[in-house]
Amino acid sequence: MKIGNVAEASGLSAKTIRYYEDIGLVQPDRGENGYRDFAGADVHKLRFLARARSLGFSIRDCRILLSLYEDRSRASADVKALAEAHLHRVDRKIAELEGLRGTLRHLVRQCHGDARPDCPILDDLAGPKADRDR
Amino acid sequence: MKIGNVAEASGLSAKTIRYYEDIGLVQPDRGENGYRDFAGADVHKLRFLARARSLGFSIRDCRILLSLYEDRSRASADVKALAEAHLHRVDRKIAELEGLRGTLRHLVRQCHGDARPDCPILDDLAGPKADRDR
DNA sequence: GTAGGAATTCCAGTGACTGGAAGGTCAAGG
DNA sequence: CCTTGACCTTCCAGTCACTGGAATTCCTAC
Repeated sequence: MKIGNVAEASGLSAKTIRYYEDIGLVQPDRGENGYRDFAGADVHKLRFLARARSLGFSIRDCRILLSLYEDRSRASADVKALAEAHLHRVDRKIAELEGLRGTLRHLVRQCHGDARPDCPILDDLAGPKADRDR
Repeated sequence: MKIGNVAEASGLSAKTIRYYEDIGLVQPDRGENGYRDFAGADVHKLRFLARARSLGFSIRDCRILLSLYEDRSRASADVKALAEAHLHRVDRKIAELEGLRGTLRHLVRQCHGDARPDCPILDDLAGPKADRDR
């Protein structure tokens, strides 16, 4: 199977698949013409990677997930621990962004947004101006 | 004012401040010894940048915000538009992460997480396995 | 004179791709 | 046989916003 078909089948771009080969995630054969020749197992692996990446797992995590996937004797607890750690990262990121959002919303609401030059958003960014207004 | 003090005053690292000079965000003078010599306005600018960055604005946006800040005749609408665009990006990012979180939570909950090898998380990542179980 | 702390420059690496150039391969159509 | 166009190859550079580290110089204190 050539890279274009694999791309279509996996949802990854050909560029990305070549990159994944570069970093050792897949090892397709090569045909006589030098073209990559992907086996069914490679396609399966790439679909696995696409799904894991879409869930936000890092490449490093994906590597571990793949090795756990291929290890028939792994404990599901190992997988769960990885997923939970990732879930916590996502939780923290959401909390951080929600903090930002609150501040941004507040600032946007404060700003009248017309042609006048005074702007509470810039005033906030500039910080407390102790030497003004008095 | 030397870079170490500016770092302390602005909350940015010395490395970051040098980087900001590199990309043209500040232009401190130089003393006879070659050391950077920051004016009060520079420190103010760097504090502005630190705040804007902490709100998640990109460097590109920061550049625009700074120029708006320094343009006494700007319309607050321009600032507001920038902030709103950023707010929408944050909104979208949060929504995306919440989607991820939902899926991850579900998977983590499904997984018993013990010493046994079968794992719903890996099964999900592997996708529909049409050639099994029948 | 020597030790330390702080400053300088420059180079490389991060993560996970993405874009683009320059060139090789293959099947179909004229 | 030749061209066209779609596909494949490699390699280099760029993204974003820093961060780490090496090698060197400067200033101050003891």
